Amino acid sequence: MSQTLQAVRGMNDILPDEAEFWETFEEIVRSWLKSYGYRPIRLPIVEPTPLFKRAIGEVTDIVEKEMYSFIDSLNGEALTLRPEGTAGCVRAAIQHSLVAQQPRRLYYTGPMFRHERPQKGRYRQFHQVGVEALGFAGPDIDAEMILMGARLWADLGLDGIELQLNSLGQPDERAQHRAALVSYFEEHADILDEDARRRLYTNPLRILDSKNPTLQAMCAGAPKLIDHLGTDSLNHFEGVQRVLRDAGIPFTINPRLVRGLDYYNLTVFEWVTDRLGAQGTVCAGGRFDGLVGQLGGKATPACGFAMGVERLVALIRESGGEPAAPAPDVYVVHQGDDATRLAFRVAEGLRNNGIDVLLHCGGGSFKAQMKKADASGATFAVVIGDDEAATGEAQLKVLREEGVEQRKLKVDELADAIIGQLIDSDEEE
RNA sequence: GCGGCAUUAGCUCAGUCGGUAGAGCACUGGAUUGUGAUUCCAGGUGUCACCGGUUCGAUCCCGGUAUGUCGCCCCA
Repeated sequence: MSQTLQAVRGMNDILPDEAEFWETFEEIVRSWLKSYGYRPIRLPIVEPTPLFKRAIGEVTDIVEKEMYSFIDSLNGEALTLRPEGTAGCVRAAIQHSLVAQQPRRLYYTGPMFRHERPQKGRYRQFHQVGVEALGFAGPDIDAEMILMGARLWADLGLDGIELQLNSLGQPDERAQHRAALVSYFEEHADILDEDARRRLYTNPLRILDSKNPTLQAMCAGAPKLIDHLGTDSLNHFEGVQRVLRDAGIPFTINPRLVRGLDYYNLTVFEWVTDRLGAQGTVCAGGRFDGLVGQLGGKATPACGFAMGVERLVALIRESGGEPAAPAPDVYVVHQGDDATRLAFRVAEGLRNNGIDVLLHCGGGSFKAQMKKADASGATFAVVIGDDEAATGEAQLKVLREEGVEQRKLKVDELADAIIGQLIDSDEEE
């Protein structure tokens, strides 16, 4: 295998079996979104680099080392393959004044790009379904988004996906807590390990996740963010939880849940499974009230979440979901010039009646063609040879039942006969 | 980006204590003239991931690269 002919590392071809599985997934997702009043928006895959730097945060891993950024050699613009969807969605909302008159519920799907080391459930080109509600201030929209998740897992036949919830408060509250946390860790600098020292000023919250037992004991006494939340933040958080309790959605409050992107505030949540190894988050999101203003729009509250398509599809597979291989209704077998001409007419005529037809192409003996007909999974074979072509007839053969004689029919009668039998067999099931 | 493990026919894998390789499935053709599935027969299955080193000789040993995978980091 020539190395120059390989897909870029971490960017996958989705082959037909897999792609069909994705399409059924996407159909379920679209009808689910529609049932909550979300409308599609299609956004560019490439955006100006500064958009992501401003939205995601200069010091995040994504911006510092994971973005596919380049200079457009034709005009010198700094461009980036989108590493996430929210920034572009907000940019579009501002550019087109989408929230000037009214709030909006929007969704988008498509590829995102992050230069990380590939692993199961983590790819350099991966796909998300992103859902954003712009212009809603209260905890009701947060709660509705979480309820949406629960419904989708049910629609997809998934269970065992657990909800984790936290509140990040407002930026000033978060900053206070962070300062308290850093000074707490500085007091215990003697027991910090190398990893913790590195994170102390870059990502002190992550020290709380340390697997080092001596650190864990120390972390138990660390300042808690929830103690730095003001009344408004606490009320908002409680408002979300009340709806979840009313709806009977179990959740765990995880004080260590911080999202990787700077723009989040107040409610953040993740849906997590333990069946996918290290990449267990299948859906995550939260509130980002500051982002629209930060990107130059009029201050607009907002909330959103994103799902990882690869991860969800893998989880459905893991749960035993298998795609039903789609089969045509009819496979048309033909041999001889006149027969081929009639076969085209027959195939198109059947399709006019809504029947799925695979017309044999590529010649070969009747035997070889019948093998293909069988392998296609078709319910019927329609066989046309010179004899049939001469009389305007075709043989209709039932492929998947024993003891049914094939019948010779006028080509005009084929569609009715096939539809009639398809309906009969549907009723038997 | 760091560490462990892996890479043999289209697919799933076996194997050679270093002498250039097999199985099953799949595929193709045949078992009387124009008919599939089961059965029988026949047949290609391959730079043993790539590049280099050691050796008379490497698919096997060593090094590097690529890709995958598991974990870390991080995240959907």
